[in-house]
Amino acid sequence: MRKSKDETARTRRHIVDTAAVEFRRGGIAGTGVADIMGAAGLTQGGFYRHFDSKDALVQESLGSSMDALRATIEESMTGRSGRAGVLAAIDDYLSVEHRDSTSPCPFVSLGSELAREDSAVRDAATAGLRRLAELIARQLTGVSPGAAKNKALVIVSTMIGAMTVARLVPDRALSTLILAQARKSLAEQVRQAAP
Amino acid sequence: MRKSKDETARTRRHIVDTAAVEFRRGGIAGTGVADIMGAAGLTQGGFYRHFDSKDALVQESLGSSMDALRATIEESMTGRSGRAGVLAAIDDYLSVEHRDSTSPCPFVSLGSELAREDSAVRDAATAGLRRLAELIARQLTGVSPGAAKNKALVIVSTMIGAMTVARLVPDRALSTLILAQARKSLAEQVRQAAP
DNA sequence: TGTACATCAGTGAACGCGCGTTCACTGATGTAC
DNA sequence: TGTACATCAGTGAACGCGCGTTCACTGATGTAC
Repeated sequence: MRKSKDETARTRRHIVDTAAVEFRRGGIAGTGVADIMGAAGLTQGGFYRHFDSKDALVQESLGSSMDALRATIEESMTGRSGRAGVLAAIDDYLSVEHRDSTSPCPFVSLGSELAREDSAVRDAATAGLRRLAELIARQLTGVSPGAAKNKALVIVSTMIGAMTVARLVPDRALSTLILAQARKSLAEQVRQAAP
Repeated sequence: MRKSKDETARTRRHIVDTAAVEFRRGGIAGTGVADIMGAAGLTQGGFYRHFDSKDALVQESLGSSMDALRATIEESMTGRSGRAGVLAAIDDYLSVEHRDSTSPCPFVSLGSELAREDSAVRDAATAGLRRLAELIARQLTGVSPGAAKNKALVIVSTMIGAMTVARLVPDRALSTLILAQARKSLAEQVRQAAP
């Protein structure tokens, strides 16, 4: 049953992308290798032809999740220049639809678990965080790059915190209120950020 | 080896409090019943004299964690009236010491895992969140109670988000910068909140 | 109040189960000539 | 280019291990008279 090099590479990418979604859905500890391989349409025995361990997959899949998140944010921003792009990204990120989906944001779906992973995984997460902050900082026009970066870190932290809380609160009214208030507060901060 | 009613009740509380710390340290999925009983100085066999299941303990221990967090926040606020109390609570919560400790805040240490727990657990978390927000809202003087509550929800979300991110970033400089920027931004928001 | 028995907190070992990982096997792909 | 053999992606079953949970047992506490 040997497969061609192309197909092998495609299978590998498919496993990584499937794992990214499954880990975000069920958590790292809560998602088994067999679950992932099953979701990818394969059997678990073949897993170790592609990866040394579950940990190796965790690390690679985090990269995939970060790419997915960045793509989502960039999509929200396309066609809007400067601060309007940031406002659109905030509105999409802090939307009820995002809350009720399998979040593309690993900081939300895996945040507390990531803090317990080894530094290779956490470094991958940090790289993703930096890129996110840069994406936002770039559009915070009218302030110095340093000030924009600092402001972007706060905006990203607030987005992650509000979505984390909104997702664990079962009371829909409160959860939706949290999202709305965070959007409102961030919108003010984006508009007012020291010129 | 039967123990007196008093001692039994004390043992039970001890297990709950120990579990609260252990779950926050190692996560819910990552901490076993035997780990907790061992940390409490007992053997795992006795666990089911006190609790129906690990899940039942998770729920009770979350209450203990929430009490610990509230006590921490109240301690930061004591002796400071109005907004000064909120500023002190923010500074203590977003401190490097808090980041480097076993956080008393279950939203930070268990955030993404809590979103996957059953509604009994999530209701307990929500009750704790409401009490936290009220604690802060009460000290946001000069605005309507509704506006204070809304502002408090954003403040709490930002605190949780910044600490979640700061704890998973291995780069100390970036991690500390995130905390500092969040403190600065929240301080401005607390001082400026519409009068 | 004192005595005899029932209760049950805690121990230590065992249970079944699911996990990450390994392995023998299959057969299509890659490679050497 | 064609052929013969080596490689290895994927399967399905098995492995050891740690988990949540159960259980027989012990002996101090609680209770009934």
